Amino acid sequence: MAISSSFSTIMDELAACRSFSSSIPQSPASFSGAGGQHPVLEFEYCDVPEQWLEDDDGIDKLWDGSTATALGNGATPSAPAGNDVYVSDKPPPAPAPKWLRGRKPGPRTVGPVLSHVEAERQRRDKLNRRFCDLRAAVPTVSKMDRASLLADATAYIAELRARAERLEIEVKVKQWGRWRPSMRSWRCGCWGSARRRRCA
Amino acid sequence: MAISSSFSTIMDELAACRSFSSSIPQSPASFSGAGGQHPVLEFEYCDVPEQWLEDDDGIDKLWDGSTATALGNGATPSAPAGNDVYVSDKPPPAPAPKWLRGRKPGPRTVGPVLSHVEAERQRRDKLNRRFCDLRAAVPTVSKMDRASLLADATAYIAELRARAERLEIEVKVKQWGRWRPSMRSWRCGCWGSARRRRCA
DNA sequence: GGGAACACGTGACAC
DNA sequence: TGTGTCACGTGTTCC
Repeated sequence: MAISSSFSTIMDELAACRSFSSSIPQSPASFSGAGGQHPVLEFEYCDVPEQWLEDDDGIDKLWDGSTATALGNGATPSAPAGNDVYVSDKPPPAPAPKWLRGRKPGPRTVGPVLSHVEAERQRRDKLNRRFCDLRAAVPTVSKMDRASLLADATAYIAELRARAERLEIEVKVKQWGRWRPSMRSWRCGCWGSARRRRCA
Repeated sequence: MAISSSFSTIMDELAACRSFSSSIPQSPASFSGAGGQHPVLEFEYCDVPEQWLEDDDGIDKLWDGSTATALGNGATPSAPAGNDVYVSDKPPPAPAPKWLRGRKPGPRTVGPVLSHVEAERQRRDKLNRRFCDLRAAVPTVSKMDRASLLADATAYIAELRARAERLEIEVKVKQWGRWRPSMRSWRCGCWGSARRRRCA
């Protein structure tokens, strides 16, 4: 995906990032923070967790497909008693794959609150895609967790701004030397020297 | 807060951002996405929601302080039946302030899952502070929601990189012209022209 | 075992 | 009204 500098259309354009992972439903990377001991798989674009890349239907495929053994526990049927899984009448669930972290989504049943659940799910997916895009845009990502990614992105922005500013000054200094061709021994690298000459 | 370009210490340094909001426990900004019709308050650093700025104790102050009327409903006492608030035996809660969005934190009771709750709360706060820092680092934030912020940050990084790359080429072209003082009519601004001359 | 991190469903709110 | 967003507590997994 080519990173565009257009601000008005970036939101739609960035969604193309998710298409990279639709071909690898198997063996996604776990989203383990701080440690990163999981094998980094051969993602084409950025080695981010699978949840960051899948679109809304991709998660369904991820959970309902070959990894369907992870389903069946929890069983939050969309309406009341959604999260009170503290009760111990749950059957022992089948061992989920190690790369699946967090609560498992319940079966997609119809209900009055399903639209809300689905909307929230899509919002989470969109946020994950945005994280994926940011992860791809920041080359200096120390750790894989979100907080570190945000911190690295902030630091990278500051570094880029400082670098661009320095280069701009450098270009301006050189261009100023060009604007006065009568000056014989103009300086390029030293900004202070050129400035003193300009002020003189 | 001055944005540092040091990558190793940025995570600790960025945490200083939260100290700006500790003096304004009243009238925080609501975190409304896409609309942003709320009055933008006079934050000293960045006009982000209060939850993005408060540290871990700040939320306690925010909820337990003068806005304590918002407490008492929900009443998730930390252990079982935490989220099954669909049951209608709740008393009508006092009207919460309009700038308090989302589920209200229950009273801080001791329990076996309290540490988990507190850890998750601190994790959310840390993430919010990172969002605040990123929001402050990106000057072109179109909307206030997180997804837009991430998209804008990604686009801004791409723009900064392109700008820095262009400037670097420009500087190199100028420096290359300087490295060959025998060339009489060297060009500064046009990269293609200088390149053709270099390849000639 | 416990800390860390994420996903999930849900309540509340804004528009 | 419906849609979008966020905070919250919780379940789950990994180290």
